[in-house]
Amino acid sequence: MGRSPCCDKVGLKKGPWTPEEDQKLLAYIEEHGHGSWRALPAKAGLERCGKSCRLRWTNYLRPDIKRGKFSLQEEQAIIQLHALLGNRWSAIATHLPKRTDNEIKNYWNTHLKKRLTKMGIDPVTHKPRNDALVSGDGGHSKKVAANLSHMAQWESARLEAEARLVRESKLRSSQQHSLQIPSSTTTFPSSSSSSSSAQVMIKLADESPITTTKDWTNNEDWLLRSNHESNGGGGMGNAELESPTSTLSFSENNASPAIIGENSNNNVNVVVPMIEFVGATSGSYSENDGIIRSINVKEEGSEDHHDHHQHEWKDYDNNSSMGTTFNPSLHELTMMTMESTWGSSSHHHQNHDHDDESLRTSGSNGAHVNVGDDDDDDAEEEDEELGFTNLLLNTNNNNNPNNDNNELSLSSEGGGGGGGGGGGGESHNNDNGDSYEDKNYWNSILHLVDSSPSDSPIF
DNA sequence: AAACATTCCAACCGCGGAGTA
DNA sequence: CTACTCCGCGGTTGGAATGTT
Repeated sequence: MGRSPCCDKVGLKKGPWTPEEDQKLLAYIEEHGHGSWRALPAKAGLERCGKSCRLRWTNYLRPDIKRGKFSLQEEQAIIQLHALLGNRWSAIATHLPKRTDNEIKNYWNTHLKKRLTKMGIDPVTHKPRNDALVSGDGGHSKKVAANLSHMAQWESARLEAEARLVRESKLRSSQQHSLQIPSSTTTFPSSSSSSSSAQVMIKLADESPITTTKDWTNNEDWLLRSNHESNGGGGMGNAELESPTSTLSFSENNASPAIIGENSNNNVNVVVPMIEFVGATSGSYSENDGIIRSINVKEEGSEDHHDHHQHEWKDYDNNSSMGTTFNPSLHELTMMTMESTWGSSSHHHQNHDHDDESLRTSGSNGAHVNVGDDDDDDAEEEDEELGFTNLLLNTNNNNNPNNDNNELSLSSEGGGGGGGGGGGGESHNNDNGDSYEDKNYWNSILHLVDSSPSDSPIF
């Protein structure tokens, strides 16, 4: 409710901090902790408001802040997390533990946003922009769009998984469910959304003319239908969307952990974000690669429901300790999407085979995405742009060090070399829905969100 | 070398949630 | 239930630094 009286009081200094002020603040906090920020300035002998002190501390003086240039891995993390979380800088910052939200925000606004825009990607929606799709530039934009279509594709994957989530929850079976990935194909005459990316899934359903061809059994078309119907009604307020929208609004603190399980083939059935209305969950994960395998759901009202907020978490990273602070809901989302996407080729209803596994665990054959520890700082400097586009598009030959045309690499012309452009751009991507590009893109996200902020080997 | 443009980022502003009396 | 404070967050700004003409 009430707003802080703020710092308009006379006598309080504003503007840049002097070294003396910094020293005072540091000394005080080191000795006493910050305590009440409001009371701090007087105690520390500073003529500043508490807010200003807090800001100075959290954004600059805090000892655990990493300053300086963002690494490629950090860039990737920001972009990918932004795609998932939108402008929730503090949430993003939790995954880049030594960076402040302010710094990330600044970096996004000054660097990454422009870069995405330049690439024809709407930095808000992380989808190819319409103008890029329709501009008459001799097909270049078309290629770009085609190559970027995976961005939209994973939005679709999210939608589908989301829809499944709700559907399953609505079934309210008291038995454990073993959910399976539907196969699907999706086309993307996607429009941009004005929503923040954190709401992309919802808004995408609201606004995007996405056509989804689904073969999931009994899949009512509720998602698309309801969303289109709700267009005039104020976005996501539609009751029919209550579950997915509210659930997947990335309420990080409230979201229950991902549901983990494993089938006999070590293959993923599905991963669905756990939501409060669903109830308790149980499961396990693979010891081998730390990948969530499947999901068990116990409905609310079953014998375990009293415990449905207290899932025991196993860290997916074998090297990490329990109870790390990575974001479950984000992880869930990522997994959900990954599996939905990867599992979308036609053979994936029941028996996923080795392909998924090999692709998921490393993405190491061919396509190359740096998401792990990478000491190659020099290359990082040189490949800043390229690395980014590689991450996004991950063209087939992106190990080629000569592929240094950012725009072109983005459009696969480096890899496709003209003729391959069209094919590489358009044909390889959406048709079967499980291209390497997508997998590696998601793999990278998974790694990012899997890594606990404190333990991350990346940063 | 000067003028101008652009980039960068620390800091500010205002809002809203949480907690509490 | 209301009113209030505190705090954190995201958006924005202003000026220094850097680049370009």
